[in-house]
Amino acid sequence: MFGREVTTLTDVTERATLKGEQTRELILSTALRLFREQGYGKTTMRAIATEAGVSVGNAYYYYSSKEHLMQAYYDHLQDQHREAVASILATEKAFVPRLTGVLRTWLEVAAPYHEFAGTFFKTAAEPKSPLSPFSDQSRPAREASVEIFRQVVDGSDLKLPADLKAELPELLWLMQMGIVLFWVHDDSPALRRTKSLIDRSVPLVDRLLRLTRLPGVRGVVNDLTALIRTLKT
Amino acid sequence: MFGREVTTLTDVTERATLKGEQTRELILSTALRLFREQGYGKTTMRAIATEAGVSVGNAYYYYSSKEHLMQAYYDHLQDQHREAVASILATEKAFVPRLTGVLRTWLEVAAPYHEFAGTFFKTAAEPKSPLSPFSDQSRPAREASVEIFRQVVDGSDLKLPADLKAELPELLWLMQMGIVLFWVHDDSPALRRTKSLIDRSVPLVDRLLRLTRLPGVRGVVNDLTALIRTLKT
DNA sequence: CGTTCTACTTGAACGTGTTCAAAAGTGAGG
DNA sequence: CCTCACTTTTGAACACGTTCAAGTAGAACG
Repeated sequence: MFGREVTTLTDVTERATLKGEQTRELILSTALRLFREQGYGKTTMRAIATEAGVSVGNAYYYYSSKEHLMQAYYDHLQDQHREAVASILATEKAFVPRLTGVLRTWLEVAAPYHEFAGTFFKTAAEPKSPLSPFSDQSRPAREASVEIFRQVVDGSDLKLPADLKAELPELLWLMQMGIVLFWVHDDSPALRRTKSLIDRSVPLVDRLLRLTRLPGVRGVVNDLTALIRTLKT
Repeated sequence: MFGREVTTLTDVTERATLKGEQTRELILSTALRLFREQGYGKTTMRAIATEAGVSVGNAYYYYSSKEHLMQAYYDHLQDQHREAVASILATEKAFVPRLTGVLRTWLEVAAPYHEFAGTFFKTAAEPKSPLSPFSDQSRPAREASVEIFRQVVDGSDLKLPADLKAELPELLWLMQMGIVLFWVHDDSPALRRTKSLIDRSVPLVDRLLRLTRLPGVRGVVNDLTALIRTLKT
């Protein structure tokens, strides 16, 4: 159902029984509902188990920690975003509205979870955590996310030197991380500030990218992409 | 002793008794030692209390949570950085080595704590946490940090338009946040990767700043500073 | 049908951060 | 020296994430 299979303590085999799968999803959906209703911090594992009609231990049989339940939510959100973005990618070809649309769609999809998103980022910030956006374990989710931005770039009217074009999707992903960071801290009504950030920063990015044609700018950009490539390995 | 006074549950009056101050510092120094020796996660409040020869409750009388003990450490680190950086600011006037020196000094000062810095960032990432670098409560520490970068800019040979020069210290602070984020995830020997990031990104920033003289670039920069000013309020 | 193997489920118990009512100290005023 | 109000200190108790030894259920095999 959700994008990434969350690995459990016992490394469940691929062909789990039907009943097991049902229990797994029952626990997950109950957890997500309680997270939404009362926030992550106030939702206890005991409450999730009771509400789902199972024992605490059973919840841990399927999800090795409370954080993994949140991870499952994040995967869920990613999938929703991917779906919601398809129509924009299919129709809108101009770079600025194309990127703006993708970013604002994320905002819409994630809106219901804004309140406890802080908790997610809290655990995601820890380097050792599998939830960290930079960790090995979240690589599939990260690559799926970068892939969206690759489509944004490739399907747009942008004309760019090949090396920059190759790095751009990951840079845009990084930009989105920054926006999410801003979003998490944004408590303005209707997320006005984050929306404003998106609407104003995207044209700026666009203009910056077009500037790379200037000879003086070109050198700096080359060094920048070289630096990024070095650091990635 | 340390930069910021950590507020306690009972909002201790300014003139606390001598004995009280001693207990407070005993608890803090014991905590920091144990954090260093065994990491943040493995250090229990009970262990801190026992090692300091007081009761658990007493530790909570002075520091309202385990995180606040970490906050106290962070203030300590900031002060150390400020001191360590003074000689560079006094002597080195060229922008690139001046900024590089400040950033690398931070790395040196923070090195002993690299291992449990992840935990600090974990809690710092939560928006509601007073430890968040964007929170009101950490404003004094943040401003002190930005102030260092203001000195870096003002005392250097950089020639810049006034509006950009005014925003630059905060941008450099943001840059440092990014470097710290990288550092937290960096497990290369002797922090080679983070050092490389500093040594290569600073000249890049320098070149970028000098590019602002180009007419085409100037407009983008103006919009960028305008955007930042908007978002700050 | 009985046996056995595996997937699943249970809930008591543990460790740790945190709270709090009560005890112990401290010192100024009488 | 006593009293009273204050700060400081105590440690038992609580809540919650997590673990684990023990149990149940159902399928596969003889």
